[in-house]
Amino acid sequence: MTAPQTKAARHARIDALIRQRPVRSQTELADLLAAEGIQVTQATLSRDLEELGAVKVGGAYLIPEDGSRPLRHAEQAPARLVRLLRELLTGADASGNLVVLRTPPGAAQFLASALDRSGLPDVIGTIAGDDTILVVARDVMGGPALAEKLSAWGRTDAAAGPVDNDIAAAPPGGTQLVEGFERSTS
Amino acid sequence: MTAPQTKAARHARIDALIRQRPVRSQTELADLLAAEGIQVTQATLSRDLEELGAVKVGGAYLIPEDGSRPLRHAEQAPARLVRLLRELLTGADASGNLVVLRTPPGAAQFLASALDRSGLPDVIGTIAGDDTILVVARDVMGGPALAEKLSAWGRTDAAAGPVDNDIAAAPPGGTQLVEGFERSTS
DNA sequence: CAGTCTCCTGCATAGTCATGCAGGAGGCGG
DNA sequence: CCGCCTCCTGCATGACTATGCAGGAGACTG
Repeated sequence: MTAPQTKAARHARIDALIRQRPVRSQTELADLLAAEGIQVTQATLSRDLEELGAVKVGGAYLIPEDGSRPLRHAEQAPARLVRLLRELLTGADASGNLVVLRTPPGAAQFLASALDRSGLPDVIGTIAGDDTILVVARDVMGGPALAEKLSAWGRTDAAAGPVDNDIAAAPPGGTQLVEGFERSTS
Repeated sequence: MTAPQTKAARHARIDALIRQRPVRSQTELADLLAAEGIQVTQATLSRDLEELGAVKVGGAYLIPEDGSRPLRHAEQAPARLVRLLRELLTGADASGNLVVLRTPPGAAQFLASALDRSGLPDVIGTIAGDDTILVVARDVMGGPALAEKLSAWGRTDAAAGPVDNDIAAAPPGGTQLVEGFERSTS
């Protein structure tokens, strides 16, 4: 049989199985499915898992909760700045009116310069070291908000809001610079 | 030499590389590192990536910002940090959420890097000049306390603060001050 | 009904990753 | 100074995953 049941049905089973227990390999998954009467090969599962956006973490497969993330935007961000943030921003934290941004070694000066030139109203100035930038927010307690905004810009184009932390919540193809991977095979 | 450079230094490079561009395989990563003069095998990278908590998503590696990594580093960092502080810290002062550390000329960048990597929970970031380090404390008024703690660590060896006794488990690699990282785009 | 197209799958295999084992280096105590 | 212990790494190889190719099953058209 070429399509024992619908592909969608199988996907649902896979999704359920993966959430129920730690599945450590595609072969193991194939066995579990077989136990339910669904017989497929590892090759098919490889394709299925990719379509489901599953990722292997800590030796077991996980499926990101958010599914297809609709992109919404909160505020107009300078295109150039966003591009640089995505490329150079590796971390952000804040305290009071200060934001500490992390970059790859040597990139801090450059990114800080871009921040300065972008003329963000809530930024009154920056100081950069080698891989760290200190940003001073205008609001006395505006650090955390600013940090979140910048890291959101760096995360994707324009997704603000609370940071869902772990991998499980990371967009399948997206968080960092994973551009060239949205293969459109099919 | 069994450890050409510090494992930690290599981890930093890997981390940076992965964030800068899509790295699709450990072999590719090995090539990128080789281009920087760091030669390691795929086997070692496999171990490194696990220690860094990296996962493969959409065909490329990603490193979750939080995850379990800080825990691991927080475990063994203090030992190394204490050693460096004893050697390099010449003064400490604070105001509000800021701490100013003084070091011998040229050592600031290096000590700041060690501080960053030690993953202290009450430090959100540092910026270093030539002989001065600016440390931003997490607590809005936590500067003085942090300054005291750091200078205490620099003064004595153990018996200071919540340092786990793993001082004994000092990372062999960190002893030498050679780490050639902090080199910009090469 | 025959031809054609698209989708889905298995097979075989190339590609990629994980790990047992052994050796080298440095720290530590005697 | 010597032996012991721990950590780190490379090598070799087994485990696991991705993919080109080809065949079968509808769906659609003439």
